[in-house]
Amino acid sequence: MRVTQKQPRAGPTILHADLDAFYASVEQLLDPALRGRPIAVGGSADGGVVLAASYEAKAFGVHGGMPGWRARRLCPAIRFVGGHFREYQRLADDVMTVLHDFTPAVERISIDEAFLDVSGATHLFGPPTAIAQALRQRVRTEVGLPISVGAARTKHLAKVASQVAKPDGLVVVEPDDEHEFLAPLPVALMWGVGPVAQQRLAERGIRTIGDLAATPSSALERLLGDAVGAKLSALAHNEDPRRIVTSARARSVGAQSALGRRMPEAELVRRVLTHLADRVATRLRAKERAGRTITVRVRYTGMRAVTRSTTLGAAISSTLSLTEVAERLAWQAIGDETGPTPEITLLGISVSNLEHQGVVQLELPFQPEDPHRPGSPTGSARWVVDRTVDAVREKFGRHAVGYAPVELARGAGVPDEFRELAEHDL
DNA sequence: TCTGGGGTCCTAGGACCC
DNA sequence: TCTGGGGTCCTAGGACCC
Repeated sequence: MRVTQKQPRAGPTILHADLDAFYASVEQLLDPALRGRPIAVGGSADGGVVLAASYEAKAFGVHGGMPGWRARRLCPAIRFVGGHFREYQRLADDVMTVLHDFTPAVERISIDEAFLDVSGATHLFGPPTAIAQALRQRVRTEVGLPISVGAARTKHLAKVASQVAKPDGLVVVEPDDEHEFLAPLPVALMWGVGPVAQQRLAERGIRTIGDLAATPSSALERLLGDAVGAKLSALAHNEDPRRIVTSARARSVGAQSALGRRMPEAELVRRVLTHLADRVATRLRAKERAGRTITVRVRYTGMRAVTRSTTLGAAISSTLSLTEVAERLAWQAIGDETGPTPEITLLGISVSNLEHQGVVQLELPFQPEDPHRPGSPTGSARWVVDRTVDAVREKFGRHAVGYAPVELARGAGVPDEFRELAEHDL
């Protein structure tokens, strides 16, 4: 029996709004002399990486994550500009405020990008296309930044549409046009297809999303793994069950620091890990959270990285405890190296398996002194030290007290303000 | 001369339990 | 003596995203 009544299909009520070349656009907004010119935020001709490139620079092949010297080689006229990190945060927040004027159903997925579900807003602001146009106009006039928007029935389609719309454009995919829209696009535009997957697909002659849709799910699962293959197959067929999630808490917190090339000397390792643990533990305590699993990452020359992790019986958030665990794990990793001790280029700490930890029960206040480390502070002493440091910083600023940051190689390391831009809500 | 820092999720093997 | 099957947690590595 055939179903004669056509199912009512939802319209393109999911919007994906994405600021164009965000950091670079802000710099061009702040300094009119930079407008229309190829610029890179971050990096320099002899060190560091480009954090963002203006469209004028992108035309030369420059992109975020690229070493500064390569950007200079591709585009000799490029100008490296220092970042106004505080302004990035402020302006991006202003944009999100504009988005919230249209609907509370906003899912911010990074500093410069968000999904909106406008299905409940059409009676106030008109159809999704009109909302998208109004939104772009308001961001342009009130904040001064170009923003691209994709509108479609699902998150995946909306995201692909906004990428196609860039720069400074709007693409609406009507439900009846979805297949026609997706089929000719390259697989790299899809969520979850990075360089490795792209390469593997290309080896099988799969280059477009249409090719992907024509490939059996089982074949994709063999090629890319069960989960990625199945998801990709579903997305290629326009099946995307994801809803807008307005608030999501982080599942892990971490900090890492590039070091240049350094021999892993005890003093260096201890100081870097102390600094990283301080950053991570402070964030945990500020949100009354703590974690049971501690992971340390050590990167060697040639980008080879190893991790060592341990899961504790109880969650921790004390700076000293985290430092001690991290130090043990780091030496475990370094000790596992065979042959001559290699130079290290990065150290990182991550804490996962997060739990709520209210101030009252914080840090096992009655934990006895560790018999293996006579003289080291007891649980209650750690608690007092941490709370005192937190309180002083709250009053006088982060650098009023605490652990001195480590001076690293030139070009390595970025300002704290930049790190904060990438932090997720704990 | 292979380059930042914040994250998420998946896989595979092993330990351990029932 | 050696055998099944399912489930959970942990660890290490890796792909991917912004």
